This record gives sequence, C-alpha cells and structure tokens, in this order.
Amino acid sequence: MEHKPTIEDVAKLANVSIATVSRVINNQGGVRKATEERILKAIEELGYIRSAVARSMKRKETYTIGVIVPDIKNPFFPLVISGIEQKAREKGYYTILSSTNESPIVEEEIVKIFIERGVDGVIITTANEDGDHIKLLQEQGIPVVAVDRAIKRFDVDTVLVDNVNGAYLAVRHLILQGHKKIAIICGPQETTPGYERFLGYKKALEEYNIPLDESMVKQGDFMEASGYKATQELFTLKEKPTAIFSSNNLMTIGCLKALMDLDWKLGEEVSFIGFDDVDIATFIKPKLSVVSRPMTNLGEIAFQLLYERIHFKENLPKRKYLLSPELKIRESCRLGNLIF
Amino acid sequence: MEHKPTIEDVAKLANVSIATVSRVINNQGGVRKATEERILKAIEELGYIRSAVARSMKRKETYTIGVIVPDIKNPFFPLVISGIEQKAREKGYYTILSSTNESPIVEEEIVKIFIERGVDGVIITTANEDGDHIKLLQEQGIPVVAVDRAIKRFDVDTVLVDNVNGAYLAVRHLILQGHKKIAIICGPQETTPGYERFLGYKKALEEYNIPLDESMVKQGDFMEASGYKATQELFTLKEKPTAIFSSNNLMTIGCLKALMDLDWKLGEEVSFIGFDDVDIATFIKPKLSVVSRPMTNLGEIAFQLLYERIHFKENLPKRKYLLSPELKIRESCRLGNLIF
DNA sequence: ATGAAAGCGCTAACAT
DNA sequence: ATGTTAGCGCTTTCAT
Repeated sequence: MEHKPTIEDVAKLANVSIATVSRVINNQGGVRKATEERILKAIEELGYIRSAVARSMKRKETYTIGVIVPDIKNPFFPLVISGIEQKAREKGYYTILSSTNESPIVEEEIVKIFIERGVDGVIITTANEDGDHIKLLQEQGIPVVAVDRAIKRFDVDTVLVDNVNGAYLAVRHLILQGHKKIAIICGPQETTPGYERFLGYKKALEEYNIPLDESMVKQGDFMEASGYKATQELFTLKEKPTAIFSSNNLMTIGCLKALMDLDWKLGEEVSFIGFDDVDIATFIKPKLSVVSRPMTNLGEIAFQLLYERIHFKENLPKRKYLLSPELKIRESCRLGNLIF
Repeated sequence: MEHKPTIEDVAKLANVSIATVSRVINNQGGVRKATEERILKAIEELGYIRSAVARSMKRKETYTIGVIVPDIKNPFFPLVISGIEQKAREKGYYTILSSTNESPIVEEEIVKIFIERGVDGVIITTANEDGDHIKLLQEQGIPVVAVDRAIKRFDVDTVLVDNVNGAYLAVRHLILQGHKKIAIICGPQETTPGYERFLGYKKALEEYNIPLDESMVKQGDFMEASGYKATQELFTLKEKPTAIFSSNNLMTIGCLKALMDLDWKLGEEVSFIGFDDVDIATFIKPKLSVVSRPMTNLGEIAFQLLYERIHFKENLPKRKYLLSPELKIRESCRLGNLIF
C-alpha cells in the first residue's frame, strides 16, 4: 500500500467533505441515507480504518487506562487484571499494563510515561504507598483508583479487601481450636496488606487474652523465599508455634516447602492458615485452609470506579470499597490441644 | 490547572522557538548550553510533559505494542507477558494487553482496535490459527510475532516450543519405565500445541512398536474440567492405563483432582507426566514429573523478534524459533512392571 | 444535510 | 544555533 487511506481519501471517493465522513464514522446522524451509503462503500473499498491517534489528539482522550501492578507473576494480579480488562473492553477502553517488580523507581517512571501517553485513568497497586508520584497524576487531572493497597498521602478512590478482618477470622479460628502459640509470617509493614493483616492477628490474640509473643512474629516481604526462611526460624525455636498464619500466597508456598523440608508435619505438628487461596491448596494433604479474596471482582469494581470518575469527575465523593474475604476451612488446622 | 502546558508555553517562557524546545526534549543536540538550561528551567517551572499522542501523530509510530493472549488466567501467560513487558520497557515500548478468552470473534475485534490505535507491532497467541484476521495486520504493514501457537495462513515470525519433542520425551520416558498402556489427555487438535503434543505421543509409541489404542486417547480443551473428565473416563475402562500424559497445565490440575477423588493412586497405580510445570508439582506426593518450558524466555524472544522486525522491516527473513522444553523427572512415574 | 476551515501539540525540513 | 512553517488525520464550530 502506498499510503494509508485517510478520512480525506474517503471523502474524495465518496464525493463529500471530510466533515460528512466524520459524521458517519461517528454515527452522529444528520446525514442522508444515500450519502451515508456512498461513504460506507468508499470506506469498504479503501479499507479505511480511522486513526485513534488523530482522534485522541483532537478529543483529548485516549480511551486507554493505565494499569500498574507490582508483580504480574504473582497469580493474584492476573486475576485482578482479568476483571479490569474485561469490564474495560466492554466500555471501549483498553489497558496498557506495566509491572514494577515492587520498585518505586520503576513505578514512578511508569507513571510519567502514562501521563505522556495521555491515559484517561490509572488503576494501581502501588509499590510505594507513601510516594509522591500519585501527585503527578492528580496534577494532570487523571483519575486514579488504588487496588489492594491504599495510597496514603492523596485522596483517591480505593478498593481494598478487609485485611484486618480476614486475618482476624483466620487467627480466631486457630485460637478456637485451642492454639495459643500462633506464629505469623508478616508482609512488609509499610504496605497496607502487610500491616493490616498483622493488625488482625493482634486483634484476635487480644480478644482472647493471648499475650503477643515477639518470637512468634516473623517479618517477610511477600515473596516465597521469605516464607521459607521464616518457617525455618520458627522451627528452631525451643518453643515452636503450634500454628502458623501466613500473610500471603507466595509466602504460603515458601512456608509449605520449608515444612516439607523440615519434615514438620502440617496439620499434625503444626496447623496452618494462609491469606489468599493458592492452586495447591486442595492438592496437598491435608488440604489448606485459607482466607480467600474475590480477585476478579476486585478488578471489576476498580474499573467501575475509574469509569465513573472519568465521566463524572467533579461531583463524586471519594469512595472506599472494602470487600470481605472469606475463610475457607479445609484440613490444615487441627485442634491445638491434640498436640500436647 | 487552566490548560496543560504545551511546547509553545515552554518556548514562550524560555524565549525561544518551539523548534528549539523540541530539540531539547528530544536530545538532538545543536543547542547552546545556556539556551538548553533556560528551556529546561521553563519546563520544570511549568511542569511541562510532552504529549506522546501529538508525537505519535507526527511520527507515525506509537511505541506501543499490542499483546493478545487467549487466557490471562492461565499461569503460563503472565510469565510470557512478563518477559515481553520487561524487554519492551527497556526499549521504550509499552504494551497494550488483551485477553480473548479463546474467542476468535473477540480476537478479531481486538486486532481491529489495535490497528486503529496504531500499534507498532503485535505479539499474539492466537485463538484461531486458521483465521483471516492476521491479514488485516499485514495489510497495514504491522509486524506480527506468533507465540506458542503458529499462524497457519500467513507468514510471520514465530517462537514456539518444540511440542513434538517435549511430548515425545515424556512418553518415551514412560515407555522406558515399562509402561505400555499410556493414555494421553489431548488439547484441541486444531491448535498447534494440542496437535503437536499428540504427534509426539504417537511418535514415541511408534518408535517402540506400541500400537495406538484409541481408548487411551482422550480429547480435552486445555481447561481444567476437561482434564478431570478425561481422567474419570480413563478410570472406567476395563483396561485402565498404567500411565497418563496430560497435554497442558490446567488439564493436569483437573487430572490430579480426579485422581484424588477416584482414589486412583498417583505414582503407584498410575504414573503421570504433564506438559508444563505447575505450582503444585513439587508439593504433592509423589512430586510431579513434567515437561517444562522457558516461559519468560519465550516472551523475551518474542519481543526481540518484534523489535527487530519493527526496525528492519524489509530485509529480514521470517524466523521461526523453536525452544526446547525440558523433561523434569520427579517422582510421579514408577516402573511400569511394578504394577503387574 | 453538507461544507469550509481552524486547530489539537508536536516534528522535521528548510531557512537564516 | 535558532527560527519559520507545513503538515500529521481527525473533530468541531460556524456557515450555507
């Protein structure tokens, strides 16, 4: 092809002005049937496809939303993305996706690029809740929706899971089974999920008057290796925990691997509940009890919020969604007293 | 903000022409140090961010690549995407991502939108290897790279895994262990991976003079449920298989679940090898033997091919990469004769 | 119902 | 080293 057909080529072939062609391709009406048909035929004939770039240029909107996640390899995020992408496409929006690998620096770069590209909105699970980069977005008037992790210093629409309650339910369950020495493998305390899940853990202990034992609290970073390490450390304690609560899916995997390697019998010598369901949960014996979240749903709601914000910018209060996680009791927690 | 600062605002504030500003923001050199600094200061002051849309309009390139996958929830794809996205970002490209849910209709829609949006290239795992929609891309001169599934009717750069060989290695291993009644859970035969893995299965059987037994061949669709169903059917056979080869990860999961439900003892009563590693592989007892592919690598290579094609369109032969899968023997296949 | 024309923000060729 | 200017392909008044 010599040069891609433009609206002008169509106009010429159909013997009308470009304005009329524009009316037709945008279904604006006010065009005589016959004319419209002539134009449609010309479009067909030339294989004309309108340029979204030129259109965006003029209209100042790209029908593109930016999605930023910390780690696309964590199975949690593809599910969230799936929810976003699905709903977005229904509304004619497409998503440009980037994964930061938990790097605030990369995240800031990405934000800048997204601004350059004129995204109509951003859905983000930030690697830096305290960061200043969200300000850039706000200055440009670009709506932001935070998913799974809050944004601390700026007021944005947010859809979170009730982490405190999720962790609370899990730990309470353990307590009610008779456990007293319950360990937690924490996520980073500077992230909402990491901090809140620890909060839920403490809340349950307090409620049942179990003093917090520092040796039962292990710091992790939401990555598999840290779950492994934490479990090893727990195992070396003279007073081992009789139950473990892991703060996320990847650390659960690490923990499980350590359990196997240490020959520390899951469900017998040590009970377990993890935050987030994992594929393996129903395969291992005993089956894993977990706190499960509605991930695709999280994404769908996030897009919905963003969509509303894009279209009714001014007169909308900031909204905070808090989805309830669900405790799925399977087989990995036995009665605590059986152990003694 | 009243209106977003443009290159013109910067020019005015710095007392230069927009051409000079353009030179600076594109690092083209040929600008006096002092002038450059003045411009940089103006940019800073105004919080100017250049519009990628306007730039794309002029340059006829968007630095955006379209990525189309059939099912983002299949853990295989996030890993591929991760490889693509990583490499792309390094080169200044961003990815617009869409998942077709294996629908050719959705896929064609997406292709059209991607063309409208002027993507510089497309990386696709198609849901329709026979489809005509790739032609649209080619007509526009948009480079295409096929990943994991070939494109039949058009000549594009391709990066595949050697499915035949992967399946062959797995089945041969089973045969060498003494198995003769080896079942296969197939993927859709109209997809390259589905067909080729069946080919590898047949090749191994032939090589060892084991006649193909139709009752050992179950059709699946790469989804979990079909793996479950196939396994159930296999179990009802009067002559049960002594080994099963599953053609992909999700069907492996389904198969495993069925095995548990049927109390059909993995590794004892029935050996198993699956195509594609799965998270659970090393968690279940016995550990799963699998054919494993370099997924992130697949994505990296795909982007590399696309990148080269974008920049050296004309004078590049079509390339076909065939990555070798690796047989990971763990514990799920025992000697076949032990069974008798 | 249709057309003429301005202009979105930038790049690049050409001039100075 | 810097400026002038002509588009890129569209949408959108404002005329007719």
